Amino acid sequence: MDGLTIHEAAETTGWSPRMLRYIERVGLLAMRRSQSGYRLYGPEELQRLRTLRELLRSFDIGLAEIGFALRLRREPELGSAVEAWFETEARRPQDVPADEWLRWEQDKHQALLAATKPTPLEITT
Amino acid sequence: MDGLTIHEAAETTGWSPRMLRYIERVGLLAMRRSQSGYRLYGPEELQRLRTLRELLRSFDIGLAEIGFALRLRREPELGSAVEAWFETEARRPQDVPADEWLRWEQDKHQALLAATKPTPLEITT
DNA sequence: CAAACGTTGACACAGGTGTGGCAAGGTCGG
DNA sequence: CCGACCTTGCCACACCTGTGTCAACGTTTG
Repeated sequence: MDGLTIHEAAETTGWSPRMLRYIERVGLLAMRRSQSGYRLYGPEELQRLRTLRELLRSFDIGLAEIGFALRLRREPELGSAVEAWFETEARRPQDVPADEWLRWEQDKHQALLAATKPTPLEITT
Repeated sequence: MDGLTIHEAAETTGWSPRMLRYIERVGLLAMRRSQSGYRLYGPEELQRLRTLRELLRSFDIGLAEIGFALRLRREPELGSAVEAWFETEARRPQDVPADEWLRWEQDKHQALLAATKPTPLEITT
């Protein structure tokens, strides 16, 4: 049996066994299992767990935020849409002649809508 | 008085007045105010609010996630640290000779620690 | 085999999110 | 000036996050 058990892993990573299961439950880490279903923690997992802990602590964030960051990098449309929304903020109406920015705002919105609906009905039969 | 009042804005954006205040409270949008303190909504704000609504709806996310995305782009160290953590996952131990990846794991960790502590004691007197 | 440990599931509880509603008090428009 | 609307608090409530604990049941090991 290569790999530490959950209690051993808990001790060397600073998480509680409870939280190690929770981290897995929320989809951040999928642990290897023994044939009988026991979680097995190897050096890489241990290191990742320590790093994760430090990451959460030093920026005061939660597992949910890491989960969202994961979604951001896995769903490009989501990333683009969020970026688009922020970009809109960056550009202020003073930058453009009064009657231009309204159209520009509208265009931004169009772009975003396009991004949120990646393939509307393109089923490619 | 240029700009709609909160109830008018609510009607044209689909948010409730309650939520418009809440959105401001959590730091996503800082509304202009009239001299007496009334929130004023111009066309750009209205459009941004509609877009935001669509964004949350179509990806089923909350204001908190947008807030975190904002943090990600405002705090580069946070972004790097999260990226570093994900990168570690990308590289699997099969890719490297068994006794190399342990050192590599450790190096990754070092890099991350460096990122989380931008200027340890470098006060540049 | 019995003790120690693992697994999942449930109850619990504090704090955050997303809403609504109500109160007390200031503002605006006719 | 009065009614309609705005502002900020506070109460409320449901659901999610992060933890702990305990139960019921399977596994490993001395």
